[in-house]
Amino acid sequence: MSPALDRVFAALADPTRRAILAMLLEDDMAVTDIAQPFAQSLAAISKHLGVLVAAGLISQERRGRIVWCKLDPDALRAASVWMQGFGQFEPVDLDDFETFIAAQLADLDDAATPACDHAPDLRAE
Amino acid sequence: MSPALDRVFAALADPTRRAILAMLLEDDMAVTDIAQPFAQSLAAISKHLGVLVAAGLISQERRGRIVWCKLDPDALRAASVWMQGFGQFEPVDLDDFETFIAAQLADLDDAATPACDHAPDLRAE
DNA sequence: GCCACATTCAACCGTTTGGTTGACGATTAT
DNA sequence: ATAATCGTCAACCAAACGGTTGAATGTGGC
Repeated sequence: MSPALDRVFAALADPTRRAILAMLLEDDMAVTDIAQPFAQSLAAISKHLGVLVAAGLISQERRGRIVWCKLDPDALRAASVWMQGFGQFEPVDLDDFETFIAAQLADLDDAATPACDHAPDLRAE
Repeated sequence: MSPALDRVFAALADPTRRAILAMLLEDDMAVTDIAQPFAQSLAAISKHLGVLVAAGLISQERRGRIVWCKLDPDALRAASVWMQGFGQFEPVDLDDFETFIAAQLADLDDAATPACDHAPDLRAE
């Protein structure tokens, strides 16, 4: 089968993990920093990161005692290619990108908000 | 959150369902015909189709006693747009499409082969 | 009317998933 | 040395998933 594709899509199916990817789109981050806005334990986030690593969507590099996570878009590109096969190869236009950004922020909102008693505002900038 | 996106990616995470989508790429099909090459019960395929419908990836239209399934690429396009956001908007070229087709056939192979004691050869055409 | 066919429903089962808590090994700071 | 911090591991839990079987429903053909 295509276990790689299985893992990529399964990884993308969780809003928390998509939100993590969106954060990493801005910059590389340490595990604790990634976990900070979420209303979940650090261990839970660590598991999510493990799923993303297994899917090839991010890579981790330990430097000292902190583990840096960076986006690794190759796996995502492969999955994107797969999907384009069904989309009649229409290019992505900027209108679509606007909706992409909107969905992105909504995702961050919903994945992170429950923890936002004292969380920073990721949405406004 | 983005339950729509959740459902789309979760639906795509299963090789059987991706294989079904690939079949429907060729033509609309009845449920029984879809189920035929798989080593799974009809009820299982019916469930898979339910997942695909819930994700908006296919639509079903009952005509007489048979239910026709057709591809509905809108949801897929939305997900594709989401993914392109991480892929730096690189256009899909034809080389990539070749690998897409290859993966497609491999998927069909692996999802369907277990049943192929007496199944037709979907791969050769 | 009756039988065969196409599809779904319902109940069940084992495995995976997403989360928790608490203990633990590394690393840095005091 | 000791303490605090970073991250993972292990055990556990409830819920969802992917599959099965068997009964039920709806439709078409004879």
